Amino acid sequence: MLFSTKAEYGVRLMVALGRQGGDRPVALASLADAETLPLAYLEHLVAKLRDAGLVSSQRGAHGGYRLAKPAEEIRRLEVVEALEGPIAPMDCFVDGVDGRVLCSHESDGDVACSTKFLWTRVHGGITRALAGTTLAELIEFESRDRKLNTVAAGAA
Amino acid sequence: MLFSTKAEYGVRLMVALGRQGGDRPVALASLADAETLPLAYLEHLVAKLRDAGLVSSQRGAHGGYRLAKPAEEIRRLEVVEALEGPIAPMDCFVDGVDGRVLCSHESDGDVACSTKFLWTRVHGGITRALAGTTLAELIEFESRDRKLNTVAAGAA
DNA sequence: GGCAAAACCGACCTGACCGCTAGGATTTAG
DNA sequence: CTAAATCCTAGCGGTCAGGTCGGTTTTGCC
Repeated sequence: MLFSTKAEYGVRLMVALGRQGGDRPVALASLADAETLPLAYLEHLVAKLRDAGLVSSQRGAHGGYRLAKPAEEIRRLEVVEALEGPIAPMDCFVDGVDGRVLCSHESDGDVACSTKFLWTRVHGGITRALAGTTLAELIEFESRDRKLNTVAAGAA
Repeated sequence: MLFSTKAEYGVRLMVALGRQGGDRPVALASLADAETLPLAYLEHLVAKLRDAGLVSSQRGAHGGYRLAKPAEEIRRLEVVEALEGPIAPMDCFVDGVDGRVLCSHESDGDVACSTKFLWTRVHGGITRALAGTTLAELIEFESRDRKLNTVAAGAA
């Protein structure tokens, strides 16, 4: 698998947040319930989303989370990267500075190894697909899919 | 990281094979040496490539491996999939049949969950980039890159 | 025939990470 | 004060990556 469930859970969490999102924060337990995902696990994920500035939290009773930005401005790439770390098709792609072997081709100077070069295509394909989708689209898609337009686009 | 070093090593192995590839087989030790990769580990990888029909082997003294098909007909996607298994961005994407939660959205019938739907874009981006590159291109790229045309295209 | 070079095969080992749970500490509305 | 919530840290079982090792088999060559 390319992505773990972290990314999946996280995106679903964000979508659920966006759907339920009024002005007051939504308790994580409510989201976990709606998505039938383990609450304790979501706590870890949402912490990363918070650190990445994608959601804001309010502690204490009647606290919870809300989107830190309007859904239109949240790209899926941000969500995935916040949870999975930087998207790099290969190890040598991201750092390649330490002493390890990794790309033997690199050893002779500045030359980028051919495989590495080609990974950039893959990288581009992924990030393009991921960056080209906003959370708002996902929310809308899902609302349409479920045929309940209770909190649809017209609300705001 | 999206892909492990298996894919990387494997591709490099194939490229090296294509470069050294005359009519007689190349010993794995020679490839391991050229790429400074651990021989014992490559043995496992090349076994998968063999099972996938990408390389053919000759046992015994002066044995070794050679490409099973001309480099022009080997797509990078094949190499990667042979080593990493089928490319699926998510778990639920590939099987999603067993009893686990995975896509809670799926539980209510036939509806594909929105996130899953979007993963297909990612999947498309990856496979397109991967399938659109042949081994021959990689070999040529690398030969040009190294500026040593000793065993270049004109040899055969 | 026998030696050495190779492919083959399977077991194992270490470390990391994933998915998840547990239990508590801290903040805050009512 | 208390209950509801976020927050934090620690752990645990499983899987897999990356790699090593030792041995078996095939085969060219002298």
